[in-house]
Amino acid sequence: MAEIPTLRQLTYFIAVAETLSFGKAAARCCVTQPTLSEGLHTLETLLGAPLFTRTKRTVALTALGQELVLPARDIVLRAEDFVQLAQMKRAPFTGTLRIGVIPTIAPYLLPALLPALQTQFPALELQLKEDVTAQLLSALNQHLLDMVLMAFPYDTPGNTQMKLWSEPFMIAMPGNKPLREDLASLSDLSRHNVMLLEDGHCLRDHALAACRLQTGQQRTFGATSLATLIQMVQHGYGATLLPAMAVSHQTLPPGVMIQRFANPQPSRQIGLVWRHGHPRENEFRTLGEMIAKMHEDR
Amino acid sequence: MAEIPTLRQLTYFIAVAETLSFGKAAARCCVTQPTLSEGLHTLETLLGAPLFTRTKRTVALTALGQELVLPARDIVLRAEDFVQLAQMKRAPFTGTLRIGVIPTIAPYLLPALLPALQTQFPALELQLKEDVTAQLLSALNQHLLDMVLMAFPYDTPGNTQMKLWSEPFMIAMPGNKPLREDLASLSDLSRHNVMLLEDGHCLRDHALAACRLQTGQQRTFGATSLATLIQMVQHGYGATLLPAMAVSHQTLPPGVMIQRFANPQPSRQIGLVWRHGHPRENEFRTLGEMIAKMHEDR
DNA sequence: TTTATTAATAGGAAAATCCTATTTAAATCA
DNA sequence: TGATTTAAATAGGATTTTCCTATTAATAAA
Repeated sequence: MAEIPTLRQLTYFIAVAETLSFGKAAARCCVTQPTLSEGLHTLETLLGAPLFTRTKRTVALTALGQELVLPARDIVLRAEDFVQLAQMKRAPFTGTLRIGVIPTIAPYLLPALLPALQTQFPALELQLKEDVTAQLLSALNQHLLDMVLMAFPYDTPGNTQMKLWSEPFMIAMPGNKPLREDLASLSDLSRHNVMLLEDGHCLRDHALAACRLQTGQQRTFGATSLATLIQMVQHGYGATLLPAMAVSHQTLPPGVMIQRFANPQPSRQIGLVWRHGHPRENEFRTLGEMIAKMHEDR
Repeated sequence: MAEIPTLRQLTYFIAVAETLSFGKAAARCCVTQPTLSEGLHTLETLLGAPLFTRTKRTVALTALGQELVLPARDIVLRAEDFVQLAQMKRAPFTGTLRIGVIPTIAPYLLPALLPALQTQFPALELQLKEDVTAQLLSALNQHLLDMVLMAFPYDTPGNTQMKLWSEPFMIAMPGNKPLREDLASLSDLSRHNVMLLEDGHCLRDHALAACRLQTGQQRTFGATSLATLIQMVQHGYGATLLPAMAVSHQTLPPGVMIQRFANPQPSRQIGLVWRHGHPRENEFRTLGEMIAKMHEDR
């Protein structure tokens, strides 16, 4: 039987590799610095070569350390997955599920979704995090989240996508009645001063792409939420593109008029993303089907 | 930070799952039975559910245990690989390499190969195991071997094949001169009583396939080595098919005559096999190239 | 030069791992 | 049926590992 390292040692190794500081790494691992120091030392002894070059002041990975970080992380993450897998097999839809949701979905979908999920799976504790897609995917790949509810198209290498439904964009413009009967074409947009969310929101990119707009063509205003954008439309600053969700779930204020696009309607897709081979993959698919069904029955 | 199991605990789990006995598993893990018993208990407590059903007399996996054996084994094997990977990166071609070789290759190739490897890589310790292909591949997939030197075609799911060279078969028959000048065709074989190795040797199957012989067409004699077969040819019992290796590296006794086949010559391939993603994959390829080169220069 | 920061070391406490000895329960055998 | 054998659980204690606090050593910054 071969001599193998401890998961603890590997955890220390990863923490130092990521923080490049024994002190910070120790704090992250919830141990003191000497403890971590010694743990790493025994690991290096086991491997027969140093993983770091210490110069009393700074820490850097050796070539060997560099090559071993990813394999080490892989092992530790699999061990964490193992517990989740057991939990899932033992009792599906129990325990904690950490879900990330983007800001242009969260306020419209969650109010209906959360109570429904609580009813269906009372033993499932949901931890929600709202942020822009890039941040959520980063957290997902660091195993800080289990699943992300987001909009597509979006490249998510190493992850599994589950598209749930397609959501058309609509124009919100100043006007006296809530819904304009005639249908807009993409070229109609040029007649408006189109305002969008600030950079980083995928809705901005999706709207630009779906409506084939140029980046410089509209003024951003650095709007941080759809609610703000709608306020600005109401006050006559211009028009904006809203996803169907925001139109149907929010009582639009007077002075804002909605116009649909003629087919083919520009749209984004709503869906889920999780890490390939996540132990709770089966649950995620079921949840996805539930969410899609709920949206269909809305 | 999530609570994760110990590699030790996972090792215990795997051992019991494979032996279905706490005692035997403890022996394999080099601990006493109570130690293993307690380790498993804490693992089951961590997971929140039993992995085994104990009936005081027999042990069986629960449904949960069944589902977790493979993931557990995967984690432990990766941890073992981690050490080998470090060893390899730190100092390639050092340490122990466990190689399996089939009996119809070993005696002809190893006498030249081993000294050459020792010269080239003095720090590399080779552990050799000679057995039939099925046994070697089984050991390979249990991580008891790192690499197998064998003959193809052979299906090796989950493993990487590296073909090195193609080796023609020749006929060995009773006769007064060592080499017959004219070339044989496959149909000439029917004029001989063809003897082959006993079942289990891939040479038997390869010769049958390459020469398009029927199974019942020849008498086996349960020969366990090529040397025995050659002896039988010498004593006039019939003919046999020999790989080129056996002809060139062994001084054939008087009374045995070799005849080559006309093109296309029936043949087998010699090559290496290792587990997909083995940490020392790079070394294996280099070794393979060395072996091929040595064979070419023979 | 002094101060602040960071990792290594020393020494001891706490926890875990592991052992021997024993108990318990079931299957086998007389 | 009762005795014996077999195999896992439990008890209690030794050993080892892990971890902590306190201190030292070394470097960079002030």
